[in-house]
Amino acid sequence: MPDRVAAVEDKRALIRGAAVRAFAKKGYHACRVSDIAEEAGVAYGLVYHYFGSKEAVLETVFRETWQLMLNAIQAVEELGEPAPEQIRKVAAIVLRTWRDDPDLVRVLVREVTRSPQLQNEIGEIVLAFQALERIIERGKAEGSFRADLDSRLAATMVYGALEEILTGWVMGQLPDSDEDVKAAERAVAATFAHGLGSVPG
Amino acid sequence: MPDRVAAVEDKRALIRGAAVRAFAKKGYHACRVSDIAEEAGVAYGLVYHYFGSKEAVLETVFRETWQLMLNAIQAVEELGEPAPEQIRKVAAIVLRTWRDDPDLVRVLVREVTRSPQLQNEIGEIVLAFQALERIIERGKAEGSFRADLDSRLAATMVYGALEEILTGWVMGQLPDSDEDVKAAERAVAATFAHGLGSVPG
Amino acid sequence: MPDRVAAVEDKRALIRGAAVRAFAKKGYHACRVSDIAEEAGVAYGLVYHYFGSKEAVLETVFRETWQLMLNAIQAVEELGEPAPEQIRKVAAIVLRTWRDDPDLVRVLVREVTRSPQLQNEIGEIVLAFQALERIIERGKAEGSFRADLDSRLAATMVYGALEEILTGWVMGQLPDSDEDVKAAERAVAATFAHGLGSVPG
Amino acid sequence: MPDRVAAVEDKRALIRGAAVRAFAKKGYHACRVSDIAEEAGVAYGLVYHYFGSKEAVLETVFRETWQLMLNAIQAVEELGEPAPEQIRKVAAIVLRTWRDDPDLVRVLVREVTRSPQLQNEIGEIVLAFQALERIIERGKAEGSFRADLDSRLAATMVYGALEEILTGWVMGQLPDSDEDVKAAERAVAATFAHGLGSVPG
DNA sequence: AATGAATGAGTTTTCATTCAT
DNA sequence: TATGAATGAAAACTCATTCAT
Repeated sequence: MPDRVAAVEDKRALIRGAAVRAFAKKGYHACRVSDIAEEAGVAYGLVYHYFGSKEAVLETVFRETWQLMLNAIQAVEELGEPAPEQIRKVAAIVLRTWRDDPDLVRVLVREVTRSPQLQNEIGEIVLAFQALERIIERGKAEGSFRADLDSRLAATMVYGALEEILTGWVMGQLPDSDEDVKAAERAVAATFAHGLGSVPG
Repeated sequence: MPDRVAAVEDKRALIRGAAVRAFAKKGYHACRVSDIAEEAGVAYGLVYHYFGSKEAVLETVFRETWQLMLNAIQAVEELGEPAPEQIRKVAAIVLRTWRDDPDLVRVLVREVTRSPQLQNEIGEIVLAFQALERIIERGKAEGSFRADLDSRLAATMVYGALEEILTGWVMGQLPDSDEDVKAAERAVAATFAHGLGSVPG
Repeated sequence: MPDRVAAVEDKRALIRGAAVRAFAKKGYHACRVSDIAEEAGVAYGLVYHYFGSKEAVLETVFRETWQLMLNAIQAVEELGEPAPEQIRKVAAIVLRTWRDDPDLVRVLVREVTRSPQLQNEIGEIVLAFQALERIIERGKAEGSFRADLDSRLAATMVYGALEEILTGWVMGQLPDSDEDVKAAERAVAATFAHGLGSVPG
Repeated sequence: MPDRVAAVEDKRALIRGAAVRAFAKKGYHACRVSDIAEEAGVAYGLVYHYFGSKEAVLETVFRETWQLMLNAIQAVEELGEPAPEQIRKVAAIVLRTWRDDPDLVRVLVREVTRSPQLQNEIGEIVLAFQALERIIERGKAEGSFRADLDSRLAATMVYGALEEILTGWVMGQLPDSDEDVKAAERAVAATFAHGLGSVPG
């Protein structure tokens, strides 16, 4: 029986993974259900068997992976380090995910952030944003960041900077070697440590 | 004769404007060509007469908007002011577009992801990016920005921050009164003036 | 499983046959995909499922018919009979197709002109032509045909004569009773046996 | 005034010539009215001004040029030479037209012969066929051709052979130098002189 | 669980033709 | 004469989804 369940999960995961690759390749809208099935090497009826609809596949991809990202960010928060260091670690998590699974990042970045439906239906994305906001808020409290800073706006800028770097990698417009990934991490950390900092130049 | 040409351009612009409103209202995907035509008050055949396809309408909107953006940014470049001030002015141009034409920004923000290649295909976007890069490069030369800064990466962060702020407004997650727009402009200017700055804290 | 495959082939053949009837009735141009589907008693989506496009249906009809023709002609070649007799048999094959499937011939004759490239794209037609050329070539070798004959040109004349007779039948300008078909076969055989012959008058 | 009429005729002829080239390039069906206009360098409204419809353009092309062919064939008849010689001269006329205006031949051969509407509407095409038939009939009377020959069928074969040679040239499958054209003429003449001849082998 | 044949609503797209200028 | 903007009927085509096997 457990084998049975495991087998089922395997096939589900197989299709989910194929969907990530297919969405990454052509974009969600341009991607037909049959493209997902073909990528997975199964008949497209099976996609419906496991996920019910094309949109549900995307939502599942998002929900199941964004949660991991969220957990990582919250773990950073709990260490209680200075805000700039926390920003650096968040940048590291987000950017290094690229190394681990570029296709996944491509989908998360491109499709999910801008989908009105997903935005509303899924609380997780808001939670990640709020975590970032809390970090900045605490930075202001501890004196690392300017007191007059609008935390929401600052979180938006940090998120945007990270997303655009990922996009640059996805689109092949930025170099993305291991060294480049680390350099990007340092650049983000430095820019916002000073850019949001309380005692600038 | 000039009247004739002008009339043609008017009608083209009429349809393009209608398309922006229609796309903003329902999204590109859910928007039928007949919706555009109806919004413009013309037969849908005319949309094909002027643009050739539904996708070409969207591409035109992107291309022509970015051309304006590009012109504005290049005008800023030519003033020869200090790099941080140039960044501030670019931010102002980009962000104030939201005030001037929210529907347009809504479409630009929501539909960038439509075609992964779209962004590369539209040379104007690339050129605008390069202008930003040049500004940062000049900032390094004049000593405003750190000499060890990766200009491409820095331009990416600035661009990302601006885009994400626009996204926040589009998605209704950031306040967007006139005052908020100005505050955002100042925040971006300050963050990157210091964040990229050569004599940080 | 073989049943499954066979069933699929049956359905495909069903639609192809319906297409031949529909094209013969109204002509390719005036024939809508839904006419084909209606003739076959299926939804028109199924035409796309099996053939991809309306034009592909026509191309398939051409290709598969010429494949049969080609096989028959090659079978004639392999008997190793004298060239004039081979010509006679080829004429019989081609002309009797009119009796066997007038709709098919009607479509082949009327729609050859549809796409100028069509004929070159369908390799089977080229191969059939080459078989005819080989027969004539062999006729020269065995002394049945004039040694100074241009085989390509001769094959062209034979092919043209056959096609024009079919056209005459299709257009209703030549009588086409069983007896007429046999007479035509004899006329072609005699004309080219003597016309290409090595010891004329 | 004569200038006025001449100018009108010039423009008409310009469009007709452009239509021939356009039809030759893409085939009648695939050819849009705007393609004709573009080829002529005029607005497509003008095509309607002079011809009324797309089909009327084709019919005009046919009528005005086929008449020339017909006159030439009838002139051959009137010389009263032996039938085989008349066949040779008809072949010469038809085939040499290729040299003079390949595009025109391409259109006549490909489009007109097989168009059911044109076939019915235009008597000239039948007249040419009948002239060929009369020549063969006379050949039987004078003893050049077999008495048991079906003249209609024989005319069909001759016509088909000529048409297919033209098609071969049009499609680039037969060499078409001046020398090849003459060789083809001789081949047709010889083949049918002997092939239809009264004292074969 | 797995397949892919079958459906058809809903689009996009074509293009001959009209007609105001 | 000449233009090409404007029309819209008519058709091709897409593809998510259902369901019998």
